[in-house]
Amino acid sequence: RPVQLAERQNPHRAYAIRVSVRVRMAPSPTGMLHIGNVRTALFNWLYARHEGGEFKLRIENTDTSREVAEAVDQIQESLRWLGLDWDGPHTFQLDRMDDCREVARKLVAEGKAYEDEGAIRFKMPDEGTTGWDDVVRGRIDFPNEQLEDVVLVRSDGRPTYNFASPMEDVWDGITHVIRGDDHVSNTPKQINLIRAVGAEPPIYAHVPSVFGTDGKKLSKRHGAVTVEEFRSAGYIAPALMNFLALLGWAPDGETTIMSGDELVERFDLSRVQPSPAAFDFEKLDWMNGVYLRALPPDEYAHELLLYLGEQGYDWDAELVRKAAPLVQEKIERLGDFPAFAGFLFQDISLDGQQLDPKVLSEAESVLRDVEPFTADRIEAALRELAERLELKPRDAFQPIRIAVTGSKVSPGLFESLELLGRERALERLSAARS
RNA sequence: GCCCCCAUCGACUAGUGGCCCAGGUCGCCACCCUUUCAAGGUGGUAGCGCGGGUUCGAAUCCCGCUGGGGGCACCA
Repeated sequence: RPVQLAERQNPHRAYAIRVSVRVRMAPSPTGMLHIGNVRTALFNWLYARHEGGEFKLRIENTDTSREVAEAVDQIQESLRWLGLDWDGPHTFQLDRMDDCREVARKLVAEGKAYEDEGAIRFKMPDEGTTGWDDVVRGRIDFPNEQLEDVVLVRSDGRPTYNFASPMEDVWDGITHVIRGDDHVSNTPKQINLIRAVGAEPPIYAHVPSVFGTDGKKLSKRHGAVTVEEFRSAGYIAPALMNFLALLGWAPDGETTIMSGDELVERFDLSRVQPSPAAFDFEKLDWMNGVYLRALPPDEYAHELLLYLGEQGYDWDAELVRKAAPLVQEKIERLGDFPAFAGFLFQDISLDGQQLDPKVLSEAESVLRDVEPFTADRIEAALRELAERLELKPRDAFQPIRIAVTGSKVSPGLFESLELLGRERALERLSAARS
């Protein structure tokens, strides 16, 4: 075997091969993935991929009463969309309940645990300290007297999270537990449990939580919080991944835009910030715009079409494709497309806006004769019109824009007119005068 | 209340004793470009929470304070 060969040749090299990294993400199936948990999952994934290790998905469904039917599928769908692929099949904590109970019985037999009103409790040491070197926080020590005897198995026979989770980490050969910092105070208990079964605790890395810009834990009132919400708002996966990676981590002081490959290449767990990070929606918007603009035009159109389909729009695909280049430079989220370019696909409303009728009627007669009805010809004709009326371009074009698009803000006027077509353009100009 | 942790511009961060009267990015402001809005270009705004030490020298090390967070379940 290669490992044995390497071992003989170079003991250090063999060591490096043997301790290949294995991490896990362990969500409970209680609903959609919260963006904070996704960020934790991303750090796990980046670390695993950077180290050439494995990233496992374990569903912690011990508490069946809180389980949401769709959640397991939704979690996987969210991870897949973001590009966080896991290794091997996902596992369920519930499948190991018998193993847990057996360990509990053994611990009782060894005098390391005891029965208490039908439940089984683990006997924590009551002197000294339990500590570990946290990859992101450094040394943490807890006085053992603070550690209560945790319940291993409830009186109804169901193992608890604080028992099942560390046991599974041992059984799965998890080398690094990268999780939210709300687990910091569980860690000494889990370390003692793991040692009690004769295993070596993994390396721990507790990543800070994600706040809203107001310094409070990120929640609904800040805006989107689940991956699905970000997706349906029109953020694209690479942008969200890039943004999330930079939430509590930075490779240096300069770099901001990084592809998935680059993130994997540069990710360093020990550089993760120990303090909480605020989620800046405006920066995400900017970054999403950067990614959207960088897409090749055909890919952009493809993404847009895909997005509109998911959102239930049945707009003409050919027209969407033609409209795509007009908006690519202008919108930051695909979700802005319907409001920005919807005038091409549906009727507009002018809400009784008063527009200069002279400009409109002149434009109408000019556009009637433009041949062919293309952006450059339209532009030439309208510029000539503006000059003839002695109007500044913006003063001449703005009423036309509003009449035709229903908005003061739109894609380029001439291209918009071309896509709209002569007939509909004339209709709208005429309608705006009455 | 008890235990654990955290602290650089409004936000994300770089910075690990001299390269920092603190750098990058978002935001914000101004100007340029311009058919609107964006994009792009140029410039600008703004920060080491406070108080003590240590040191020739501290954003960087130590102590205290203040502020913030997490945990203290037969939830995960």
